Amino acid sequence: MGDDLDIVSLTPARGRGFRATSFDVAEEAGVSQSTVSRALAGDPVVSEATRLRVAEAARRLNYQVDRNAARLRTGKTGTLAVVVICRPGQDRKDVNPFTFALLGSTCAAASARGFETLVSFQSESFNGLYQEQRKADGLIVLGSTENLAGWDYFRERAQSGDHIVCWGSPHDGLDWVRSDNREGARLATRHLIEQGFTRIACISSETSPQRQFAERYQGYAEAMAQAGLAPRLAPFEEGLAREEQGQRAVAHLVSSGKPFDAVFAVCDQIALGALGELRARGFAVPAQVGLVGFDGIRDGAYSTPPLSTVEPDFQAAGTMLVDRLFAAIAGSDCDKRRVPVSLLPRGSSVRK
Amino acid sequence: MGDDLDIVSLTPARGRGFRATSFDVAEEAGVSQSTVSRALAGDPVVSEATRLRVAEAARRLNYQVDRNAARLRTGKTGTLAVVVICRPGQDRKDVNPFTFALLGSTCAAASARGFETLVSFQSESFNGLYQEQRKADGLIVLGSTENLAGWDYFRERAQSGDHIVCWGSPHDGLDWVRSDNREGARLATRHLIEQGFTRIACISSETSPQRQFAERYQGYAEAMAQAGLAPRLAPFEEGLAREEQGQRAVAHLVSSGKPFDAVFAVCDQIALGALGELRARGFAVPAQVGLVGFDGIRDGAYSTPPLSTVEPDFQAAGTMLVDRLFAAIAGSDCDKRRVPVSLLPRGSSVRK
DNA sequence: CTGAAAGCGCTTACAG
DNA sequence: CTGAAAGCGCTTACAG
Repeated sequence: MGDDLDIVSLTPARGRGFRATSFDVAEEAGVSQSTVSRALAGDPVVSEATRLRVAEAARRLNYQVDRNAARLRTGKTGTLAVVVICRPGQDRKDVNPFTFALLGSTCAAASARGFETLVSFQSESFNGLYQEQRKADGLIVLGSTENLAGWDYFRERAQSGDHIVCWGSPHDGLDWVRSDNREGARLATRHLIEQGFTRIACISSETSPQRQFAERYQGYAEAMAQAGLAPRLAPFEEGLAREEQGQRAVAHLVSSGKPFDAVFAVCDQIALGALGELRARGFAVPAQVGLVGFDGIRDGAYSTPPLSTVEPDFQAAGTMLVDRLFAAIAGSDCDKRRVPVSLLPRGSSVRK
Repeated sequence: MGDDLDIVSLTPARGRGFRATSFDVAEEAGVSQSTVSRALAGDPVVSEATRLRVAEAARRLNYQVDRNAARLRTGKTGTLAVVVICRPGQDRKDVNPFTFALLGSTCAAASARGFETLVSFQSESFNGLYQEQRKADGLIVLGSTENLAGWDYFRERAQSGDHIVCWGSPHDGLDWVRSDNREGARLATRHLIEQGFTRIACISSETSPQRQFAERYQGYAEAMAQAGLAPRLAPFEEGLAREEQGQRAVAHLVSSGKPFDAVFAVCDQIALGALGELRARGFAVPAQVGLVGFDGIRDGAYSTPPLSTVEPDFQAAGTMLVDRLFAAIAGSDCDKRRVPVSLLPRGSSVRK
């Protein structure tokens, strides 16, 4: 098996497949193996001269610590698991772009704290035994609220003592981080009022498992009341695609005969469906009807007119998920769970 | 430190923080530790009766194999690393939705083969020492072609012998998977010709580091030649945002004075910029000017009119990346590297 | 078919 | 400040 003719080999024993251990580095640096470990870990007890000698030897041998051995010894993984719950049968490209953005900022936040992220997309058979198999120190769960089986599974894991923080769970009993939905809805509604709209309907649902929809309706209703206006719920039907929910809600609004001059939709995809239906029915947006959505997904920027929306601070969202998880792991407190939001006024609501 | 009053403890020695090892399971099942290991690994040499007894004992003790110990022993990680190269300073929510979709299908493909995926987003300081630290058996790199420093870094890692397969590299010297760009461009161009367009310009670049842009221009030129039509390159300027590149390319087309009746843009974001500019200049799309993009990102579905595009089979893309990486790891061959594409005709090119 | 034993490559008390 | 030694929890020849 030996590759004795290998030109790049340092010594006959260190050919191409050679992988240095801390013992090899120790020999190369003329110190003990334990000193190598301390030196490379940055233990301040090691003298500067020794540290340099070890670092140099490690560099020469291309040495890297075997993380599996280190983890076995310390019991810490330096890794967080992130599970994205999808709908059964859903293509990965149809995952909500909001979820992808959140995944990206979550990985970035973990990385900023020196943690790796073990990511998986799960839709039917769930597996959250990361701590049990010592693959990760904790778990962040994101994704489709509709997949109740998934949320049930992870709630059970949390009850078994796993460290879990989530975004989008319909359940209590899972530690969560969410957008400041009430504030966002108030911002959107006040903005429409400032633009001169008064008969503002809100496309939402009182029965959706999505907590944020109820919170957004609440914020809308508060802002309306504060302005002395009557709130009006335009309910969407469960079980349809979001766009279709928006279309149908607008159809009902129109056929009700009761006039309206603006719509606040509790998510962007519903708003885009509503926008299509409004335009199909000949309403000028925003001249006749103003429209604001919620989530800040990219799709809205390309609609005609571009969709006004409320956007969470994605970076803060990732950071809060990770920090809350660290707090759960450490057994310490963490009071931040509401992600700040801001209004993105675009063409669908701004009347020049 | 002991939590002796713990009510749920099974025995005084197995309280809340207790974590069973294979030795505990062995004792519980009345076999040796090595038999536990074999039984749980599904080694067929173990008798069925023993296997059941061990499985039952493991269940009772809530035992899960410590993957770090297993990995240390076997030297295999069962993990693939996935690095998404971002632009420096780029917010994670602005990562190309195409890249996110690819990330999703890559993770899914790895998972379907029983592999975990260690995901990271890198933009400035790069780290690809996954194999060296025994964190993963190989690496898939995706992302922004523009970040040359990133691609340089990973090319160097590949030259050091790391197993790497990529999507989007401007370099040779990295094993790659790509869309069937020529075929996709031919489909788009033939489609425009079938719709009655003849003076079709292609927004592309001869100097872009993006290999796929050159391939797409080539497919366009072939289809034009085959129909006896003259190709026309509408070059975009480097260094601008994609949308702006599309806008300016259209502005130049118009101001050139030479008539055109359709545009094939080599990516959707350029196409969306072109669409905005066309409409701003009063061109009816598709009545006066037909338009097709490339990539199949979601944004195009919401434009007015919706953008026709060419979409790769994302699931196949993830599968090919993973299978090619496995082949590289195993040292075997793998000839599949071109992802099939299909035309998605939408409102921007279909004349009723 | 099963068991006793070695060893994967680290970190960390313990001793000096 | 450094070294010798134990041990993290597995898998896998080797022996029977």
